[in-house]
Amino acid sequence: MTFLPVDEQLAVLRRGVVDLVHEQELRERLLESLKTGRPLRVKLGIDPSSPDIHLGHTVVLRKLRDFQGLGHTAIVLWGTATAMVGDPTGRNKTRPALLREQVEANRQTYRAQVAMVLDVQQAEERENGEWFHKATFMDCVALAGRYTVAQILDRDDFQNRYRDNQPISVHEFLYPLLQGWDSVELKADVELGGTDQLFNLMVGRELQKQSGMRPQVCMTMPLLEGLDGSQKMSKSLGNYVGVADAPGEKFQKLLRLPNELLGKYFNLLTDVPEAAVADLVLRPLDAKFELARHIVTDYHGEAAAQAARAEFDRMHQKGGVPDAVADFVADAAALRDGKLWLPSALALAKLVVSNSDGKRMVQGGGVRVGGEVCKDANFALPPGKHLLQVGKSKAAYVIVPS
RNA sequence: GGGCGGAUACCGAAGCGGUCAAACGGGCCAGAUUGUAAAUCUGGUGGCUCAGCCUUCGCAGGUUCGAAUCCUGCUCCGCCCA
Repeated sequence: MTFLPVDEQLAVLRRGVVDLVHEQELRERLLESLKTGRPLRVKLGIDPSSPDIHLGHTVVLRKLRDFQGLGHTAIVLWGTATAMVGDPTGRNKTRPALLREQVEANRQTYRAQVAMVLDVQQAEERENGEWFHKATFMDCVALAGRYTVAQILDRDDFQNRYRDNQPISVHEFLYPLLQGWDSVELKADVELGGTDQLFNLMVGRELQKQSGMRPQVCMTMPLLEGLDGSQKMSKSLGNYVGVADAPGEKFQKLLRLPNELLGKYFNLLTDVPEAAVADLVLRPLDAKFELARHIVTDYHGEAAAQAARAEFDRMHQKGGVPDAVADFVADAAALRDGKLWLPSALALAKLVVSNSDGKRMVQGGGVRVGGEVCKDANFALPPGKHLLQVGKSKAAYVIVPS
């Protein structure tokens, strides 16, 4: 294996990084691998605690890909054991425990989505169940003995919870130790994580040191704010762009991004040079289209990106219709006098959540039938095929049988 | 184990016997404006073909013509004492 000169590698690796403990050590290791031809072992732990990943997760995955692209070994560590414990990071209460089957199922979907960013074939895939599922209780006690309560309590989230008299379960105390132990097992040279993971990464460093190994380099990436512009991207907050989202969906969501976040998104989610980003951001709208194009191209190819752009343009002209519009055939039982009540049609087509919601929507002027705004809540659709639209992006064809 | 306080819609938070489908704020949805977004303004935000009716205020009962509001028991949470 031949590597690029150390400084060139560092230039790539440093992009976007928040914490780097320590850069000097990373430099030394890169130099060493350059001499010996041995790639660095770069670890990223992923707990499959939910079924989907989003662009927020990809920030760190892309960094892992950077290492991979430079010829180093990307280690994807599936936290099949740690997912069952639950990472207390940033939590103000205990996570519900996951069952082994759920974790396994999540891993399958995660894996497919991770593969959209990373070359999984080239990566070393491991799971910490390999060692933790067969460890004994006494092993666990021994591991626990390597850290003091004061050291663990050093963490803000524990400290806050302790001070606020919130419960902290003993197993939560153990989580950082488990994650740290993975680094010992994997002989990691570098571990990646979000900024919130710094403590956990440092525990790995400490445990390696205690085990007589050279301590790993810890590298953290920023947490990505979601589309609302303030909170961390998360599925439950609904401010996310999913890796599994359709191209058009990704495109439209990204166009809704607050301008202030453009630079950050470019730097963390694309390879556009930072200088070019600074330039682009001066024209927010163009930049936004460019961002969406880059990201959709990454995941779905150029053709998909072009189609998404064309669709977006069309939808934002009056009466524009999205590309993929579902057909819905109304059941004869839903008809009154051979016609279908508009609010009910909207509900059946899932454009609104209920008849009442549909009625309100019609009255509020947010509904178009065949491209024309209809404000009559009593309107009923005659037999035939009708295009129904709610707002700018929701549309469906409803077929009323005769 | 004992004493006290709390549980209201997506979230926060009013209400403390009728006028409550429940103030207010946030969020979200839609409209205006902007070739995006932000900001601003407007409307909406339990269900039902719907000037009416039905189901909601931790759970289960009870008192009352009438309960989110009063009583009893239960569950969960917090505080204080042991």
